[in-house]
Amino acid sequence: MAAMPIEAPIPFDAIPLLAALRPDDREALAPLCRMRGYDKGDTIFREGEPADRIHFVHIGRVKIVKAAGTRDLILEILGPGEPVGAVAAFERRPFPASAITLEPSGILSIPEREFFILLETRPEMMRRVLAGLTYRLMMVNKRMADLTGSAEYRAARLFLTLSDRVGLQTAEGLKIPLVLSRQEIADLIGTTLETAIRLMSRWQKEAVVLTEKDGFLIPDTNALKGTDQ
Amino acid sequence: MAAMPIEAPIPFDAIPLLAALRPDDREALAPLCRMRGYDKGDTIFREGEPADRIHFVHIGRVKIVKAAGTRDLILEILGPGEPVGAVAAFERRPFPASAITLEPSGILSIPEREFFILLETRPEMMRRVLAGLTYRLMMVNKRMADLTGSAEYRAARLFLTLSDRVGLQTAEGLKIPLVLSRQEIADLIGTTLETAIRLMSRWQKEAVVLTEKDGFLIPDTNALKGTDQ
DNA sequence: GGACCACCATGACTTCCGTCATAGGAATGC
DNA sequence: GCATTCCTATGACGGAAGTCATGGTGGTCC
Repeated sequence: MAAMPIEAPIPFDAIPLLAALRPDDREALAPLCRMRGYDKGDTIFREGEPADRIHFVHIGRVKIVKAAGTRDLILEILGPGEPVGAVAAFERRPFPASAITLEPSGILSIPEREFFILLETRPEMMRRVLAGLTYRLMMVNKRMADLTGSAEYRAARLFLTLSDRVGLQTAEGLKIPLVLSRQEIADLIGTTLETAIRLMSRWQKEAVVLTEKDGFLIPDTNALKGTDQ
Repeated sequence: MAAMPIEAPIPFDAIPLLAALRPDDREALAPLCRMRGYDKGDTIFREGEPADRIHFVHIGRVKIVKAAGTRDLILEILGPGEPVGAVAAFERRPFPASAITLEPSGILSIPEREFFILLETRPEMMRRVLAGLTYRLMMVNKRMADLTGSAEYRAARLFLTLSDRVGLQTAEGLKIPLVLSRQEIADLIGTTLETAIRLMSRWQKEAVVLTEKDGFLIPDTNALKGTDQ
């Protein structure tokens, strides 16, 4: 969609999967790398497209969305340093889901073929990739278990998970500096827009989760942890 | 639980992840392998235990179960040749879910440490492991998207998936030679025992999915494919 | 045989939540 | 100014499915 090329040194160190590279590796890989800027809501790739490039989030946040019947389901939200679509690229399969930016983002991408050749010659790098993949698999398993129970319960789990990943302790409570629309919350917990709105409205009144300009504020996480089933 | 050791040649060829091994690799790995017999319903490992061994299904079927609130959710059902708990072992993390046999089964296991050393010295073997992991990740993503929609819709998707994986074409229709209790069906589609029973009873009357002594029979898969949302 | 047990089945009631409809506020464009 | 669009908000209604209860069937063990 958008996509103006950005010229800058490749931020290898900010990407765990590439940080293991030695200087000579980096030099070999750098010319293949492409950094692009995306606006909020831009599509990086679409479900079904061939996966000829592996993407990494440099700046911003990206949601992975899969069409599930009439509604969308957000499979995950990825932040800086995380790989996007690597799975499909390894398997040389089409992307199984779409990637859409949640904020203005900088995305680094590498051609799949060259990346794979590098992996084969670098065991210690492959080990990192393996660990990253297995971790992702565990997170997805966990999210799947979270998809059971009531909508309120799932929402509580969502905000607790977000707290762990990006939460900041402040004087007023736990701050989640991530702007999500009601629709995106609905997609994350697998419910409808209306249900998400109703729930968030109630939580606003009860001061369980407060929606703010730049994210969410949770005065007391125990109120969320008490939510059951 | 049960666990009498079984002595026999290691069935490398029946396990995709190990089939790529060369004769010398196999010779090195064989002394580390352990084959054990389990009865139906035995626990191979439990959620939270340290993952010091990687397991493979040789004979039988194994379900991966995660406690989700008050009910269990079956994350997947694994058959001969598939790895069990490899994910946790790579990450040196505790098992994120429990593994329980659905039938009398033979399970091969290898110490995690030695396996990893072998992987690091064999790039082509690592490539196969990578491909296997990514494939699993995609399947889990797919199953997660399937968890939305009505219970009937999810059940229809379940039986269609099972048809693809283990279905056999017979004169009467598509046969799924896999015995699952109503409770296990409920766990697979994330619903209650009663709802699963009601649905299966109705499908029995409507001849959509017939429960038989040794599995299920689907006279017409189109009846299932027509189920929506 | 009888006593247990696991599994399947069915009804009654209730709650959750998806759908449809309507409306208000904020940002943007002309 | 006004129109348009996007997001949030709320009510009404109905259907899907969870919960609780009871009962039937087949198997196993003594």
